[in-house]
Amino acid sequence: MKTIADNFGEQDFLSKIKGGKVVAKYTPKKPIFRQGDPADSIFYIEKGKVKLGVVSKRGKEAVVALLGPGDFLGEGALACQARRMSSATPLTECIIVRIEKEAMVRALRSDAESAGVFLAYLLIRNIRIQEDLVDQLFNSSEKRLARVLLLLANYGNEGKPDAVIEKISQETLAEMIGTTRSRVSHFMNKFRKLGFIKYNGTLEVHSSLLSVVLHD
Amino acid sequence: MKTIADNFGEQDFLSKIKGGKVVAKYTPKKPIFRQGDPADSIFYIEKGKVKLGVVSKRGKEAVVALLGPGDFLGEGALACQARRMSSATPLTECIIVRIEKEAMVRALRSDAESAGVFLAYLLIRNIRIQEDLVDQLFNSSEKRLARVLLLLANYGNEGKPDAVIEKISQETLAEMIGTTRSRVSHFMNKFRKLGFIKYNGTLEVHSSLLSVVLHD
DNA sequence: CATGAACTGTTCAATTTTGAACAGATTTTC
DNA sequence: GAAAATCTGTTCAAAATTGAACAGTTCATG
Repeated sequence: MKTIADNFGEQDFLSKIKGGKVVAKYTPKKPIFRQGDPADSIFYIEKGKVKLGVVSKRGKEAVVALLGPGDFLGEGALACQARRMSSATPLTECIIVRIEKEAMVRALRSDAESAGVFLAYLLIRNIRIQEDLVDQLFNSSEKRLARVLLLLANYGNEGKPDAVIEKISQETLAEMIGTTRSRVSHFMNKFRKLGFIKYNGTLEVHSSLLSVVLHD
Repeated sequence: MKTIADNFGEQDFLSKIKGGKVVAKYTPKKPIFRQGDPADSIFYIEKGKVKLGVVSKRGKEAVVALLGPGDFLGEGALACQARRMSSATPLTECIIVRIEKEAMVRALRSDAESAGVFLAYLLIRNIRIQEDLVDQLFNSSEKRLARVLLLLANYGNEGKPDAVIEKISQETLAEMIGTTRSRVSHFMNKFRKLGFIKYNGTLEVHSSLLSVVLHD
């Protein structure tokens, strides 16, 4: 099965962009950009994890995505969006490339290879968001939590069954699946009692957690 | 605010694709493709409305998107997806262009303009799905229903406040917002009693319905 | 190592949501 | 236009979810 990415190759996408590029380090909790900021650039994550969150009018918060190396942030700027629609906050120490919108547009226009790589990225991102939506439409909060844990476990872990996850608060998990913290606490303990996960500082997700997602 | 689409122009995207293209008429309820079918082509809607639905293991159904003129279907084929992840079903009589995957890839590779138009489309589609996800994470089913009705009303209606919608069953609405039909029926009547909508065959959405979505 | 801050486990009443049912209305189809 | 199929309004008990509270734990940092 050939994909766009295969056709174009994915080497040094960034090197094709000349000018308007800055690499920088970001520390946890200090926002890369905030909902409402002017959107004049896009970002590429070289290293680290970033939380994409949205705040509602009444102060409730939702996590839209967790992004990592190879992901872009703030692509909305390339479409008609003048302002950021979400806040991007590092969860770990990050190395991130900031690309001026103009430079990005120039690169996409002039270089078919870059355009292809970016297009492939968008397609995959699309699929991922759509899966999140379907999950939200179909499943109970218990299953949604199980799914998120499994996804986090396999995050950059290439299909290995079990995995250790860096600390992530129940509050954040609750925001990711659209429920309350007490609910998350409840299910986490249930999963633990059943031996699907372990945690006391680090969180270990066992592949047996799959049974929660899979079974009727 | 310049967008990619502005930079590239949007005229006759399709004419750039040579070969592997078939225009056809589709009738309501007869699927354009089904979840699980091999994904070897993508579609472009010239006219009509299409429902994108997903069926869960236990037969529950969810509507992922309603698409119309100018939208693409089955773009996942361009990424690594070998099979359709959803079913596409016309809600009205449709005119749709079927494009072989290979032809599409060729066009995107060789013609920067086409690539740009498609890229702009994907960005906007991305934003829309993300908004759906946020809506689902934040809002109660009452608000979600109100939002969907307003979106349907402005569908191709360019911001006009009030609008008439072709018939759409409560069942479908329920699938779109992830709830039960009895819930939808309940809210529809509530909205009607409050004068936000009217219906007896055709459905008329008044802009005052906005108050449901906006107010705390 | 003491203190405040942030996170977790747990409880519980109030509320929302589900799912199934049934009768009446409407639409389709033969 | 009669019969079948689909859609709507409504009800209701059972189940899931919320939101707020409070005590116990861990953390970090001065």
